[in-house]
Amino acid sequence: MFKKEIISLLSKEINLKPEQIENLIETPPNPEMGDYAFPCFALSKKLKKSPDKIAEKLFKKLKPTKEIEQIKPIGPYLNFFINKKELAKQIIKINANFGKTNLGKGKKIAIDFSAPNIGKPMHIGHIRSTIIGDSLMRTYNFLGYNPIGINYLGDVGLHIGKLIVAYELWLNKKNLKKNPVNELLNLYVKFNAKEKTNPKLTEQAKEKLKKFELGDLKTEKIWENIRKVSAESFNKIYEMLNINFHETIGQSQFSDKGKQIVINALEQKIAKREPDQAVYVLLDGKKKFILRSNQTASYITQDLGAAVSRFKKYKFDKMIYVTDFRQKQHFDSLFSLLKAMKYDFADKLVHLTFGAVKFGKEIMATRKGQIILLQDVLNKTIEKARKEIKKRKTKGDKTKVGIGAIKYIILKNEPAKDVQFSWEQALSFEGNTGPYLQYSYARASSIIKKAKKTKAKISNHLTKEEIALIKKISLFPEIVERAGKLMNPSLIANYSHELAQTFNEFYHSNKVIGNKNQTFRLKLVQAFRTCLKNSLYLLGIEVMEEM
RNA sequence: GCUCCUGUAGCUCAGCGGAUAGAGCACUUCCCUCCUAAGGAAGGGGUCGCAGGUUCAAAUCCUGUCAGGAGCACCA
Repeated sequence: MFKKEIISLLSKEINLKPEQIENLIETPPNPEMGDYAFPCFALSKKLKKSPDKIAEKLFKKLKPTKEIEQIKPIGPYLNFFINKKELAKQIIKINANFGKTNLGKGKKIAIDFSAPNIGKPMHIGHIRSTIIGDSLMRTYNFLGYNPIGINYLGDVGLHIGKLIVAYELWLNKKNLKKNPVNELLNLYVKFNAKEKTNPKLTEQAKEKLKKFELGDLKTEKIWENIRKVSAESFNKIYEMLNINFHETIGQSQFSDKGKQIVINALEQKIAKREPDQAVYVLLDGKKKFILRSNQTASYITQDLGAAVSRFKKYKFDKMIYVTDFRQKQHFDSLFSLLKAMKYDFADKLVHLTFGAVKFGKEIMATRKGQIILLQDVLNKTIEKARKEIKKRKTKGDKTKVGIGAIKYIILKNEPAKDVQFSWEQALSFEGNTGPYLQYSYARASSIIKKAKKTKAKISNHLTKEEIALIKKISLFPEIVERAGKLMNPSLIANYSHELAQTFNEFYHSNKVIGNKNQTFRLKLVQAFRTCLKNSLYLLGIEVMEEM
């Protein structure tokens, strides 16, 4: 929070732009060396002096201020010591708005996330898009943007054709009633197995798809049933996860719009027809098909339609597609196609990719039915939480704890990296986990609850744990901004862990209640709670007063 | 074959141009007459895949190379 002061001090003496100075400023490895450091290497060439001497010279020129109480050259670095009491004064004043900005005022960001396929259950691999997307929604909202969450259901496509064929052939009505999601999964797995020895089945699935697109009533009825059953199971999970969308709409709604775009492209000679009537656009010398020879829309046809419709509807400043890294080429093509078709908004589209969820060496896949159902994961972690709460005889909320554990596992990794899923990890509530963070919050709440209120006064001697906590809290706004800019919730997750750790170190060696600095320490604990609560809010993890 | 992503402690991950590379798990000790031990303290454990290059400075940037994963459909 006092970085700006240092930049303005330095910019008076150094011939560098404020942004350049900001980039150079760093944190010393050890707090005893200072709170901020300015390395002088970059200047030494220009000034033809050793960096040590430059640091020395700057030291003589700069005068401490109210916020920066001491400046000290250490070798080639010029180190700054902030006035901790001043910072403490500011930190204990923070409220629920801490970290919020109006950076994105008036800007709309559409976020396409979750997007499960109907007819398939959600598994632990699906959940990444859902949880990352939700966290981005929260983060952009915090930063003053107007985020629009879109759940683009995969309600059409060859997998649906396959499922409808299987439904007609092998459906067990009793099982469908008992556990619809499971029965649909069985049908799908069975189809994929049989398909290998019977290629006719694949043809049948394609036929079905065409019938469906042409509006065949019998097919539509089955589809509607699949859609309904799936929507119910998705909503159950979204409810548990406390995730909301502004719009939930199926891909199938954009087939017509997509085809219209294809026709326009043909008219403008951007697209061409094959002799068999399939339509393609040449991208980097390669044919990219945008309509099938049987004139049905494919995934990309619908995506074209959806993108154009969305821009018309929302006039977004940016749209982020949150999907698996395996779809990278698809989105690159989609963006290139839109550009080739002269849609200016193509520049506003971004694809945020994320890695796979692995269980051992396996990547989760629905095809073979080798999956870990999300519902099972949630149930098991919640059950574990229930046991832990019972053991401790506290008033913790098992759902909040269980869900928090799962969300944290998913968010703590950088999106680009794979997530290694194991039951051991999912059911562990110690160390770098969601429940650890919630526990820290509950401890802080407990202290507040037990203390009697008095007025705050900052003592003359801040302990090193107090200082560490104050400084850590002060970093929060920068972290949120960076997470938004880089579309990376893991920055917030890792920060939350560091924050909780710093707090735990603090309360172990700094008694709050009954201490002569109780008034100040209570305020500090309160500030910590506010900061952690906001930080966890951005991850979609709920806190409890007790657990 | 071409393209993309990932290689950091036994495992899971931070760090992504600066001063001795950090957490968590696991392992060895210690701390509940003390605000919830889902906690804290201490310890062992690393040629940052490998080789060059750029730089005053490289885990971090560039090139090459090896390993793992993925994509290269009128599937989504």
